[in-house]
Amino acid sequence: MQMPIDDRKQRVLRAIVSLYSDDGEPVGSGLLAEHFGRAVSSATLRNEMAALTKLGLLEQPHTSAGRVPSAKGYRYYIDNLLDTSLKLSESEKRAAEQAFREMDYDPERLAQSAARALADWTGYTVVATTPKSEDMCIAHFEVMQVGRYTAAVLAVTGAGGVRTRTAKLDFELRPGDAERLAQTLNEHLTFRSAADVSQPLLHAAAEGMGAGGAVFYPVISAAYTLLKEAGRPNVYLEGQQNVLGYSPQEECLRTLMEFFGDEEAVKRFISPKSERTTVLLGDEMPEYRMPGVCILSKRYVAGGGLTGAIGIVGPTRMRYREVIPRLEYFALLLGQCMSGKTEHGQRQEE
Amino acid sequence: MQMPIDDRKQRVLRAIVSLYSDDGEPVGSGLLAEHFGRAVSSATLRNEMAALTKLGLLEQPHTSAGRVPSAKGYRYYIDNLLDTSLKLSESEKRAAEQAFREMDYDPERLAQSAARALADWTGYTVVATTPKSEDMCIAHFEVMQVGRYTAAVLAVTGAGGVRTRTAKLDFELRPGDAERLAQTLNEHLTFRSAADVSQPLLHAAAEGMGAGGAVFYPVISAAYTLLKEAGRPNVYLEGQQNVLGYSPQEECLRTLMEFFGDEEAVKRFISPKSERTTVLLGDEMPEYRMPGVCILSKRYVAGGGLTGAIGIVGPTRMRYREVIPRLEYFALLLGQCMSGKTEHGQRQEE
DNA sequence: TTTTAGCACTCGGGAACATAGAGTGCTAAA
DNA sequence: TTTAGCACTCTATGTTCCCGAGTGCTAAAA
Repeated sequence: MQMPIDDRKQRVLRAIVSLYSDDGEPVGSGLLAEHFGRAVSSATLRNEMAALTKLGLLEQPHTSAGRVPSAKGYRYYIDNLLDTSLKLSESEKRAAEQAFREMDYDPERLAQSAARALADWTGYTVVATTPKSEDMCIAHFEVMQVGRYTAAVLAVTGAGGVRTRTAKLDFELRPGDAERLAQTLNEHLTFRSAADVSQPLLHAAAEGMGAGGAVFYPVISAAYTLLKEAGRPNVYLEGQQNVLGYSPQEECLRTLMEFFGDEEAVKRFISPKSERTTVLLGDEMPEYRMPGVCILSKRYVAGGGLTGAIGIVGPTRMRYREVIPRLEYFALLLGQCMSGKTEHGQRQEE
Repeated sequence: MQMPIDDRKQRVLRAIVSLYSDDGEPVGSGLLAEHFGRAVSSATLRNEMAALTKLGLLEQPHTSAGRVPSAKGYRYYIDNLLDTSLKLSESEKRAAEQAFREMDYDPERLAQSAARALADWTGYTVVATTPKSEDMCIAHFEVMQVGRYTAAVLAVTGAGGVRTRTAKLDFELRPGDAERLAQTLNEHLTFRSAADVSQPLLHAAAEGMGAGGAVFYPVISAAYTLLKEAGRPNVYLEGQQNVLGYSPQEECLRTLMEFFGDEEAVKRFISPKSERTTVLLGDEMPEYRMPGVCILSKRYVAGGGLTGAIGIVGPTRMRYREVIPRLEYFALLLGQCMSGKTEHGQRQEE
């Protein structure tokens, strides 16, 4: 995949990416010469640009327009020309830390708040998932009566998150029922992954609830659903209103909105394959082709094998040098807050 | 506000609203005559239309275009010409019931699922709030250890909803701590509205936790926050991607997206002032002026003084006669499911 | 061999203009 | 009170023309 491009061509490509990201106008040879301080003439640059176009790294909207980086050009830029050791300024770091300090500690809320803060900061759309691990299980169940016929089944996942599901029974609950149900669930269903739980096991649990266990089936079912969903991260999407600011054209906007509506797809594309920040171009997405759009994503690590992801959806012509460090710092802080490593106080409201 | 409009003018206005809702094109006198089966000539209708225009109920995009109902015209139509006893067909009712049967019972999830189902059904954007009552209080607290230093505080609201908040402590929790904390919270903070809870009371609760109560302050704080937020309904917004299908123009789209991003405003405008279905026109909204957009909202009643709201955001030129019955039936079913009046089974997954 | 000046060429976008058609308001007759 | 008839208005569409930006190519310069 490495392409033999001489040094000057690289500088030209980098310059075009930079100039294009400024105002979204195709870059002509004149402007480019200006950018290089007229050290070379526009004619020379025209030759270089023609060569880059032949290589497929640049393209022309039409004959008499300037050049625009192609998808392939962006890919090359991102893979080869982008400085990966980008750092955030101290003041920006402090601002981010301050934003996190004001968030609630709960993992669900934290993911959502972080997504919103990053969306506000960047002006793009941000997705964050709650953390999960490969073999997520339930550490503890609790059952609470929430109505005469209804019981809430609560589960604490290995990640420290709490999830709820409500079960409706055919008869009135009596005092003590909730405790007994919780105890049975804790005996049979904790510290097991969903795959380990068989139908007979569920039956055994139902039996353990006594009084003709079948009547408690809704509770078992709720608990089992919680277990199955424990490993499924929740997705929070914030800053959807920002699309209008960066979406290139009508057609793409439509696809983008549909993409946002498809939670599974969002989750899939935001989950990073590698440790590093991943940049996915909209042209490269099979199901949702969105030229002009890109998705940055970064894994965050919350300790104990728990990982989540946070990603930014924005224009291909975004200022990567500024946005990537922000994303990475947010991922770092998110991981730290989730694993409780930081001095992360409760929000003091009043 | 009653306007003296003779019978034929009413029929003309109704016809124009109907024809305009079909394809969004301004309605001319010719088309209108056709619609009336040529019982009257286009010239007569032109006179009527001119009169309605003078009354401000119709407007012309430009001289040689047809007429379009003005905001005032729509207001008149909705208040005076819309049959309020619109009913859904049996098959549509059954489809709606089926959709509800597949939803989870939990109030939060139920609100969200209902919003999504209605959004899919209508092709517009739907907002649903979780139910609340005026003096919402907490029926029961529970505390669960979710990490070495962290405890989840759970609260069951009077509505039967479960909410969570996580507290981080400065020291390691010991076995039995959680139970003691829960007991103290239940003693001091249940069945009280947020207004009844004073600072001294919180101190008393902290004392009740023993061992120099102050160290448990994060737990108290979390519980107090839950109490304060118990009466605050959550808002679920679904079908945001549908905006492109009904938003009239670029400018309005922008306002609409900003509106969707402002959760408080959405909540405010969706909360109905009356028992009946409310229709709010985008032109009538002070903060977010959105000509061409309207918001339908309907209260739902979940029993025990609990009310929530469900609303549809769509184009002013929507088919009210079809959409309103759907909204009302959804509100009815939502209330029934929340109050547990129906045979609402748990979802059987496998 | 590489760079540059010069120049003809291409193409998009805007202005100016013409035209067709939809729909109106008005008048006068039914 | 209704209607036919007609002049009028305004938009949308298409055509032509032209400007300017930017290119590719060629030939001279470095």
